[in-house]
Amino acid sequence: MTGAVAVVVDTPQHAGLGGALDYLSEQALAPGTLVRVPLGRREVAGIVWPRAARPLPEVVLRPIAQQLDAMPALAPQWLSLLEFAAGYYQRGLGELALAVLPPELRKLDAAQLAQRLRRLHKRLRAPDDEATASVALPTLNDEQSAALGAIDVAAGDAHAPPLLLHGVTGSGKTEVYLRAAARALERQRQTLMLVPEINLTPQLLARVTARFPAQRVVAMHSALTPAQRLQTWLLAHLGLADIVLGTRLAVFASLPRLGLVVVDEEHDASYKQQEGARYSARDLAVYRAHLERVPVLLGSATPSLETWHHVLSGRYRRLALERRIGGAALPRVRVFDMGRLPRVQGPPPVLAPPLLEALRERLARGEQSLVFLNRRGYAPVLHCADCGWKSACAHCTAWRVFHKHDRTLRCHHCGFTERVPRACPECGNLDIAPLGRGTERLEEQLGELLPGARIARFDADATRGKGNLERTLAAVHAGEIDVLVGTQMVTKGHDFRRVTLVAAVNPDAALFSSDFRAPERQFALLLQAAGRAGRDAAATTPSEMWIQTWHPQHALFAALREHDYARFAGSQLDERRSAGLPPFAHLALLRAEARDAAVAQAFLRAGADTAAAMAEAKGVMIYPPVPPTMQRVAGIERMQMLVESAARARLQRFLTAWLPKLHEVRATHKGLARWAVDVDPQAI
DNA sequence: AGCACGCCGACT
DNA sequence: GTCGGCGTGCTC
Repeated sequence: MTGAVAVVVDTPQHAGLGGALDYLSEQALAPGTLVRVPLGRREVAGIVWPRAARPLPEVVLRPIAQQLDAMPALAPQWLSLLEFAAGYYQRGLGELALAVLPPELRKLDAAQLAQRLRRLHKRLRAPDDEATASVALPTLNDEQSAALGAIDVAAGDAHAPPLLLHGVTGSGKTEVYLRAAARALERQRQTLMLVPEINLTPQLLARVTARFPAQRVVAMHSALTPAQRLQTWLLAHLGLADIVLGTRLAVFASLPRLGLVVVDEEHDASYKQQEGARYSARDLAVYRAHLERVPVLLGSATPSLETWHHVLSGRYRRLALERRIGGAALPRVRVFDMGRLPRVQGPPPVLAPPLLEALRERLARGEQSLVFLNRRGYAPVLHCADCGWKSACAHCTAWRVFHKHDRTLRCHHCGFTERVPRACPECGNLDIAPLGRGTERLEEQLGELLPGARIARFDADATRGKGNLERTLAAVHAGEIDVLVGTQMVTKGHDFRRVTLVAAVNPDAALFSSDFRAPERQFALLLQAAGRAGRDAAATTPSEMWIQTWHPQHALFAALREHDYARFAGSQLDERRSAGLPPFAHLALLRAEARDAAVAQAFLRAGADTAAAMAEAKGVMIYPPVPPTMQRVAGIERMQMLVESAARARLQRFLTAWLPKLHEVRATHKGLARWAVDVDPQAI
């Protein structure tokens, strides 16, 4: 007896084959079974999907080529998660479902998979059961105990709200994650722990592994080799991994025994995928936990405004950790008004004299300082004072950054690199000068201002190359560095015990950025930077965070001075409410790219025209096409169009109805390079 | 997206 | 005479 089964394969949605395809199978195949099916002239990987009530197509069905049943089928909840994600982010189901599997798995046939599984089981060492007793647990303070108690309650309540673990840096959030994971383990369940970047994974991985020597802990991130990625994925899918620690992609890991979801630094922008299917791993983690009826724990010192809004409205529950472990004090924040400096000819000094004095004091006492400037390179732009020439990139709407150490002008967007010209390319003037300051120049200037100080730089340039990052960190920890200059890279995760002063020398740009999330991000960054100071409770001198600003009255700094997240978030939410921005409005962007900006614009206009005739467009506002901040990258012009609605469901309904029409519109616009819908965009 | 077929220019 | 340019069209 032969019947039809639905199979999703990696066909882009514009191929006119929306949803699953139908194939013949001799046996009934369970949804979630991995198969290989003929598609045109090739054979591709597919996933058996629950059969929706829809008529069979008017073509002769072809039989399934192979079923990869050496491993268990993907769970119904996994299929539901993918179906939700594809629908919400407006991507093809097959495209997304196959894209989140390890690429290696898609290539294997049934025999190869069976062989891989045999080898995996053979190589598998049993976790060390003897080690369990030897792990000494730190004592929890009352805040941590209360948080853990709330997580326990949530684990027993299928309708428990998502939990925000709101704790200042150093308040022991990680310990709460570990205890919660231990509780999940007692219930024989797996823990999914998401982290923003691979950069952070080794440290946290080491800590988790040390805590659970008897359990299998695996890391999932994009730096794994294809073979490692497959192995890790299989361990999770077979239920053999107890804890999966990973970056945003790991939200799609197959976890048959999932019992707890943790999202560390939930406010971090890197949870939002910025190409292909533009999903938010944080939001999907919350949805997944809801689907599987397990607790979800969002951790942050500076929650996203979306999360905070949910806390205020009662949809999420806040668990507060307000004290630092060991009673270390939060650094005192000193906001220095640059306007108080005496007016002199030329540019203002790099460091205000009182800040320079504070740095010298730390130096004299043998303490470390961290100087934060979120701009790498020597200077953001090179400038000719005679004719006004600036080092623009030929392919992007951006300046090429001057890198002094190798005398290059580099575009940080497309990578276009040239030697620094000796004279102005426009007028031949020999006197072309760097404008502004990056970390490279700051390091040089600090060297002049602090003779004898041992200064190191920590940014994407200085840490490139194997071992450089580890070497710099080791030198800092060994006390061989007095002043560390760095970009936001220094603010993330690293525990510098001997730093007692952190200085942000130019934090003003974010105050007037066109990006509506810039203040929120800057506040998080500065608070996180402040958190690098004074982690050693035994230190005798109080630690300080210095802010050099021309706008000392700004609400961002006022809140920072008090370490008052709630006040800052409140003022930001008020602004968002009156501006009609998230979380009070729901947004999507239609993006278009073409060599010729007019082509991209015409496509967007035509898209808006079709929408105007649609009933579903009621309650949805479509704004005129505009160029994004980065108008041109690598020679391709970009345009975008904002779609907004007060109701998320309404926006969703509209997008779902609009997309097929956009595919039709696209066919009549030759020369369009790419287009995509970005739901819940990070920036507009 | 692949991967075909298909119909016109410079090479072994 | 063929190798190969990428334009159009199809895949359960």
